[in-house]
Amino acid sequence: MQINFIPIDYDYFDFQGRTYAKIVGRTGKDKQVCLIDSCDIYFWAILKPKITDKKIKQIQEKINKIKVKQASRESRVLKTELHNKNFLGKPVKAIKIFITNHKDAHAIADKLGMKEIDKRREYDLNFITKYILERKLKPLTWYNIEGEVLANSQKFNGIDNSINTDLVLEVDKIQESNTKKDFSPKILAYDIEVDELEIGKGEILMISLVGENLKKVLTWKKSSKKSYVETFEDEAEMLEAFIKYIKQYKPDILTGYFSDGFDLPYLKARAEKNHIKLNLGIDNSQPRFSRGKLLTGKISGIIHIDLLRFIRTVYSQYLKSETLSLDEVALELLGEKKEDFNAYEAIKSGNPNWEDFFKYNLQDSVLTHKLTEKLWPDLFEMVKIVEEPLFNVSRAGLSSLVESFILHNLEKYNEIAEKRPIHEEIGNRRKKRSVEGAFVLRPEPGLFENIAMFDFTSMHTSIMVSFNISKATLLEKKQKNSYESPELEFENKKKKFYFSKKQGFIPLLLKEIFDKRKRFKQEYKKDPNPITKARSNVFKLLSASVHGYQGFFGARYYSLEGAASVLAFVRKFNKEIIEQTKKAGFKPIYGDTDSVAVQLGKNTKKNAKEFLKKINSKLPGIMELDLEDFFKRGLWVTKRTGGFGAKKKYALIDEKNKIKIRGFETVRRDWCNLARQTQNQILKLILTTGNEKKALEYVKQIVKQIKNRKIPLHQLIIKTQLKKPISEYKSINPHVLIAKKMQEQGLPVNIGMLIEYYIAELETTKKRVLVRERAKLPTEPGKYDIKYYLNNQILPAVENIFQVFNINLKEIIEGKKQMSLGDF
DNA sequence: GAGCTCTTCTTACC
DNA sequence: ACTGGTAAGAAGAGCTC
Repeated sequence: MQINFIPIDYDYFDFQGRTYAKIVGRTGKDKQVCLIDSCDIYFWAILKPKITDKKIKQIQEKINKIKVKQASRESRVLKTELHNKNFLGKPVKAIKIFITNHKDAHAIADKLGMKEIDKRREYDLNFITKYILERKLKPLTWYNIEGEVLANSQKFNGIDNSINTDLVLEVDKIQESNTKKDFSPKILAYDIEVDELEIGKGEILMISLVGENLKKVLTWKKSSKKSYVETFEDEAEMLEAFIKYIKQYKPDILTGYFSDGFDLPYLKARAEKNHIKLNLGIDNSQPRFSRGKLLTGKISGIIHIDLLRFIRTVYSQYLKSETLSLDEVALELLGEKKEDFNAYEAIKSGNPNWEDFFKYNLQDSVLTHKLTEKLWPDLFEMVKIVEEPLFNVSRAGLSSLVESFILHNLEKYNEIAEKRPIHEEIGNRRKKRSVEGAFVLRPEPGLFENIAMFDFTSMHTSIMVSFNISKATLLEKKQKNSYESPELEFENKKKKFYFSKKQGFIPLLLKEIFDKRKRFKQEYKKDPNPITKARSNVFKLLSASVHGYQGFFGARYYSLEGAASVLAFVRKFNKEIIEQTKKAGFKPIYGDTDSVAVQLGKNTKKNAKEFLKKINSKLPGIMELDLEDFFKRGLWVTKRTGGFGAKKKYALIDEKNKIKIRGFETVRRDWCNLARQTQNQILKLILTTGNEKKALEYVKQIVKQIKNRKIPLHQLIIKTQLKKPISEYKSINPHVLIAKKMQEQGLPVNIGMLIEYYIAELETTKKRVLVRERAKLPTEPGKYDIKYYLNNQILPAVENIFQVFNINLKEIIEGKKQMSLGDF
């Protein structure tokens, strides 16, 4: 039988001691299909140089006899082959060792103690990755599959009887299809509401399910007039209905928001309590949880996506939201709000408004469903580009995305994959002192006009490509005709590193990323749509992560020497460009890592563009300096401590009057809204008018309002994130004390939560009172502390802005002096 | 307990 | 533990006198 097929979920199983892949996907006619397939399972023994053919034969014979007894199976070597391969860019002879069971690769590799064997590799790749590489059955790509239908077959212990797909097929032939068909997955979103947040401790009150033609709230608490609410006898019945609906709907994707850490484990726990099998899997298996630092829930045959995890690693950098709560993210990306309903209060009251509660529960799934659809192009493109299954990609960190991209592209270079560092190696790497980073030019404080901002295109990546920097191209010592890093400090010594001029495979891959980043950015500009945007973003992300990957202790292709060299080049080129701008008659104001802001001075915009052209004709390799934009005005301020310019803080206004604020309190979520909004307003007034007059009036107004207690409390709330368990804090800052207080009051306190408080006046005779002693929960009654908000929020936020105009705001606020230098 | 420096902590930038 | 380094700035900890 031949079918059209798109792989979605990958899994594997053991049968008679061998490993088989089980791939669930869809046909062109939208049937759900499960493929059973096998692939060669092997790893590599890389030989030392100059081993005779005779010796190699002997070694192969020895290896051929290796057997390993594990718990319930015996694993053995099937055969061996000798190949010419590359390892870290160098040609090697390597023995390809075929084995019966993937799980025993490590155990067999451990038996290869022969002194002629230099290294053993690829026994640590996971089976799914190997399978995709071996059979070239890439996720979310259309194929023509030929195979034998398994129907009531005795094969694989009658596996087809236990798998609930329309078809189970044992694969014969795989061929990539050249039809460019679209694929829209069936997405089902879910969300639960409970009466006790600790996993499994309370009961599940209701579950909402939202798909394309499905909107349900399942509950056992109360009947409802709403058509989408279905009421059951008890929690157990509700859970069974939940399972039934999922099985009926047959989603490709089951999606939740924080569902890895909450909804799915809770459902599992409650199902156990009620003696129900949560058999959501396509083979009736229950969700499996793996424990990393984060709990991860996998359902066989259905991709379980915890959208929060994808948003956190991949998408959060494009968001303005201050938290990644469903509420905020949905508002930003969809323009839709959650239902205005306090679930926690509702539960605590014991007598909630159930109709509102149902509506709220449904809305959460509606939003999760919409968000998943909205981010589908991003998920899809990422999967296509790194060639790992959706389940993994949706949870992967930046380093593993980069690494997957590398691993799936090694074949072009005939490369054997480097091993993953083991525990001890990770420890050693982490102990190393970090390498010196980028250069930041200290700005001259002031308000400047006619500014141009230049920046390098993907600077770190372009340096790695241009100077062939990678683990594999690093030379042990200086060689004729090699790339040489600038002098740098490494392990407390002055050093230079050298890199071969023979193109390495990693720099070549990075060039591919760099080129595509540029190409897809152009494509997006020409034709802005979700697909081109997603593609552009994936390469932007990969490009921005490769340097960090190289310096990451968990990386297979880790090279601290490489990372140090890249950064030395980054410093060198930024400083050089700053010098060049001076020579060309610009006045550099500020620069950070890959950028420099200059005053045009006597130069015109045309001169600026010519300057770029000239620079680019001289920059090495693929390095490129770009014009970020021209700005009408820009403001830099002094540090609060020390009378010189503050780095990483500036505000610019472009020619379309669009304001860009970096680093200022305005963009920091741990300042109260009043301070942030006041500062924002002042920056806006100064940048648009070019002087401080209106801004000063504005600030005086605000000060007056504070003094007259006219400011509503919500403007004064300070939010600080709790980053670790309360007991681990050495320093009890206000937010830690408030968190403690909340815990004592029985309020939910979780790591990662934003703790909210305000500073109130305290009746005391003590002269010195700590801030934390005055901190109160927003629900606690109290009078806000006028002095605190003036001196610790408003003043620090605006003081150094006015200092640029020689105005001493402190004196004005305190009313000691109405006139200052600026008034003359 | 005032005044100081150092450390801890959070959140930004690139 | 899950990309890296640089930086600002608040508030507490801990010291001296």
